[in-house]
Amino acid sequence: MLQINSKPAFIDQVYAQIKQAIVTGDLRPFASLAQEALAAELGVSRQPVSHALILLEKDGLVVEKGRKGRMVAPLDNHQLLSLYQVRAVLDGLAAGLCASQPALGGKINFDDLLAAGIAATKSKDVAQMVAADIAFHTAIYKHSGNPEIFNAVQAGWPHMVRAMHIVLSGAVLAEDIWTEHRQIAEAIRDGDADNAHRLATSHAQTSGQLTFETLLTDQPKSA
Amino acid sequence: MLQINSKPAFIDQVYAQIKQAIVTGDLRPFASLAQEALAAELGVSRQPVSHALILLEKDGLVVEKGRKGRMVAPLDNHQLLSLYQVRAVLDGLAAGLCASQPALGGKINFDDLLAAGIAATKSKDVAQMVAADIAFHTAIYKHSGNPEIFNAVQAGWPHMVRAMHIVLSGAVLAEDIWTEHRQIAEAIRDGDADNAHRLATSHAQTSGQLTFETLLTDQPKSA
DNA sequence: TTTGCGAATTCTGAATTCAAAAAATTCAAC
DNA sequence: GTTGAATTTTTTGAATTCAGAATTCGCAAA
Repeated sequence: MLQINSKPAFIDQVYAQIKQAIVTGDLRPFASLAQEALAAELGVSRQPVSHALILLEKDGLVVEKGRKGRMVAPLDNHQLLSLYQVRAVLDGLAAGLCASQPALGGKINFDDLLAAGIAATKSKDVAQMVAADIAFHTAIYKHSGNPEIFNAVQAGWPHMVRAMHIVLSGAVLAEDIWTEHRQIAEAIRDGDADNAHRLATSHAQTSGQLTFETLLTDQPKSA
Repeated sequence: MLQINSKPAFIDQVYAQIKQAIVTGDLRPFASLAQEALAAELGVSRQPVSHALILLEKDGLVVEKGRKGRMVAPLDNHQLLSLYQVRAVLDGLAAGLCASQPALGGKINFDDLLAAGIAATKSKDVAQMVAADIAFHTAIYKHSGNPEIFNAVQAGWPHMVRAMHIVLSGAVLAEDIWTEHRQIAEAIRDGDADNAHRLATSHAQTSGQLTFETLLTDQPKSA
């Protein structure tokens, strides 16, 4: 904790702010991202905004807008489906690793994570529900012993979180999610790598399917 | 082909140049990356260099250097091992998808890819060998029908390519690689998804192991 | 000779300025 | 009234300038 850095670093702050706004839906798809306007809004110059937008473009959250300027990337059902397919194999790998290495997987405090998830579901606070879901899955990635799993899923997460905000808003059967989470947690706790692998993979697949279908009905065409 | 863009875009050029230099080993690990020096070298101002370095930092190819400035990221054996473990599941997924969808996997011209690989191996030109390997695997990713697989591996590829340049330099049994590639290609051609999956996964695992061990002996400590 | 304080240099991030290109608006001609 | 061209406006990428912070160099003292 000996960190006297005191580095606010505008670029990072601006990046985080815009990313947050996009992911939560505050900035809607196709919303224009003029550098000057954003800079004024955030009280900085265009320079850090420009840097942040390039970073966000790399993330795929921001795309070129026609000939000039950029905009918030639209949500793409099929991209989400692909993303969840990728996540399925990575979640399976991570859960399997956690289960087969008790020294790692055993460190996860599933009781708290599950309790938080149930509480969030009951509260019907979307942001809280999303946060609990992220916390659960992140814990598994982080305790898999393979840091690159986290990096690999991290690239796609914001897109999925974006979708979650929408899916979970539309009164869905969110309880089922935490039933599946509990089963995964138990498999890891029991050191049952095969089951942990299968359940985690399956969970991602069904989540992807659910997301795809919900978005399909919620947003018939574009938005 | 109707693209009158004519947009060189300094940022992209600078980014590509530096990335290339790092990946091929022209810029060695721990090499200092002073903005002014790079800008002078490339004949541009510090602005696009600064942008490019931030992008490269996101890629993990560039890291903060102590308190001030940045440097080329060191090669990390254990990171490589983790990366190949991640790649193994993604390669397995991609190969399986190619095999199970003849309309996609059938489009790959494996004859040319394999021939190029054999030729490159015989030529003993490292750059050519690396290029052939990239071309082979990229073809599978691209024809899997899931664009996010490519994106997910893409994040880690530069690190692995960096390692390849070193591993393939030290007169290795590079023929074996193309034997394995041929087997994967045949499984995909035969529409044998299970075998394609298993062979691709196995290939990545053995490649990772080989890389890990070669680097371990080649570079005892740091560099 | 080594250690410690301080000035000078260096280097980065941020702000500002500059130039080019695209979009929008206006005005004229049909 | 509509279409088309030209000018104005907007906006971005790149260059330059500015300010703050860290490292280095130098000098003096122990």
